[in-house]
Amino acid sequence: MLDLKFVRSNPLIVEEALKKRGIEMGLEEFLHLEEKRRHLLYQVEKLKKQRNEVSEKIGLQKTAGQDASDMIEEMREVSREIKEMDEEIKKVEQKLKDTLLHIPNIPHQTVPVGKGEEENIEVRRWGEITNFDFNPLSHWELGEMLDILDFERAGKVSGARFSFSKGLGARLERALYNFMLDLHIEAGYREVFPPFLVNKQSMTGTGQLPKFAEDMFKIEGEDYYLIPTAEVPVTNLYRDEILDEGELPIYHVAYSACFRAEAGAAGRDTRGLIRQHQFNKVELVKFVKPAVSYQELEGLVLNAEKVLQLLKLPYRVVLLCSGDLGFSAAKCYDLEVWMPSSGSFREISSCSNFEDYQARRANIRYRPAGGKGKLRYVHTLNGSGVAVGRTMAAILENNQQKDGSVYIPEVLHRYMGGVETIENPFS
RNA sequence: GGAGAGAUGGCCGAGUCCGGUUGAAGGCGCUCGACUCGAAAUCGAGUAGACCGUGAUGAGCGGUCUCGUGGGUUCGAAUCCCACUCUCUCCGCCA
Repeated sequence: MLDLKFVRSNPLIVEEALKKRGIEMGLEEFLHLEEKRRHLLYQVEKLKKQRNEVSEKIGLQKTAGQDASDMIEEMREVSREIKEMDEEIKKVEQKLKDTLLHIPNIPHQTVPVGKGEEENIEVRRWGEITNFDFNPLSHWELGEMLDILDFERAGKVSGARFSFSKGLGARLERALYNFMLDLHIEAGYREVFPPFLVNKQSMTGTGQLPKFAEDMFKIEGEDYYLIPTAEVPVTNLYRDEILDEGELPIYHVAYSACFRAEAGAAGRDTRGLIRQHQFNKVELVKFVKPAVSYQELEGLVLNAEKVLQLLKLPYRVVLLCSGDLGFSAAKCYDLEVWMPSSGSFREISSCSNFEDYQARRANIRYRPAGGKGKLRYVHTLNGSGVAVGRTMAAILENNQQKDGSVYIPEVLHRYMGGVETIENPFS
């Protein structure tokens, strides 16, 4: 959420930023309401001051044994007025807050202005696009042939967009997130294992709610939502807390299953592991001081890239343009891995700096060293390090061989009990 | 799920029965100063946040609100009443 005072004093900047995201939104009504709020507040506070003063006098008179019924009578009326105004103010504040919660973050100056995906900017590439001297299969074809993925039975047991991984497939998946966790722990991230269900306030803290309710699963009759990413529980770890400057930066890495309704994705990526209702992901989350958040973002991207480099998967780094930028993010890089079945790069990680946008929603602040000075909001960042299901798909497709077998990247061998290849039983 | 106890400032902890200089005693921690070659110990001072107004979107000053959350009673609520949330103890159930 943006700072109310900032919006109030810089409405043109905010409107301009919204325009860059392709949102036409006038703030006139908002500003009007805000003015009303301040006016009412001023009036009611004057009355409250009067009430406080007179009530103190009443107390003094009463303890002195004198009558104060005329003052009490007078204050009864004042209190009634205060009550009415308080109710009015509450309504106005609620409206203002609702609006604020629906305003996305302001893109950073370094974010290119653009309408959508097509206008993202490729920053760099790593590795060679895989070439085959045979007709390569898709990962779902490979997975079924090798009996390590089962989409059909998952359809029976759960429904569309679910899968079983089996045998060496299940082991590969486990190897992948263990490898990722170990790698990031070594890079200085502290491992946390989060709850997969969180409450509404946490979802609001990171920005999924109130605007994107249809994107996620909710437990009926309970205040529990299935997390769409570990970003939600891990960022909310420090919600409503005041950290010491000395504790910053805080780096966390978390494995979690992720759950997404994919409501708007009907007909897209219906086959395979690319777009599932449930998938595994290792997530990186940072809490840092504002001055260093952009250099921390670059570092975060490198941490995510390292995963793909060690797995020897070709990828590129893309800087998202304003129109493709996530709601809460100020700047975001996507990592896109080469996917032979589609002959294109597909998103496998998304690394964002949210500046103080989430911190303000979730009320995460820090106390500058020395104990003096005002509290400040931290900057939060997160990025996939990386999406496990898509990584598995990428390995299957990029590492397939003519006989249908798939070789396992070397760094995973020790996680696979020495298995180096998933053999094709039919060859 | 049943029974009971509790939730106060960065932390611990009084106050709640009997509503009125209690934004809140005391302690710890932290900051600054004194002492010291330096440190410890000791002594002194300071030490919540949000919002509104003023001011330069600073310091300062004035004000309002906040003692788990929300509502109620009252001229006035940490203190009384109601609902909810969470924590702890015991019992039951359970991976």
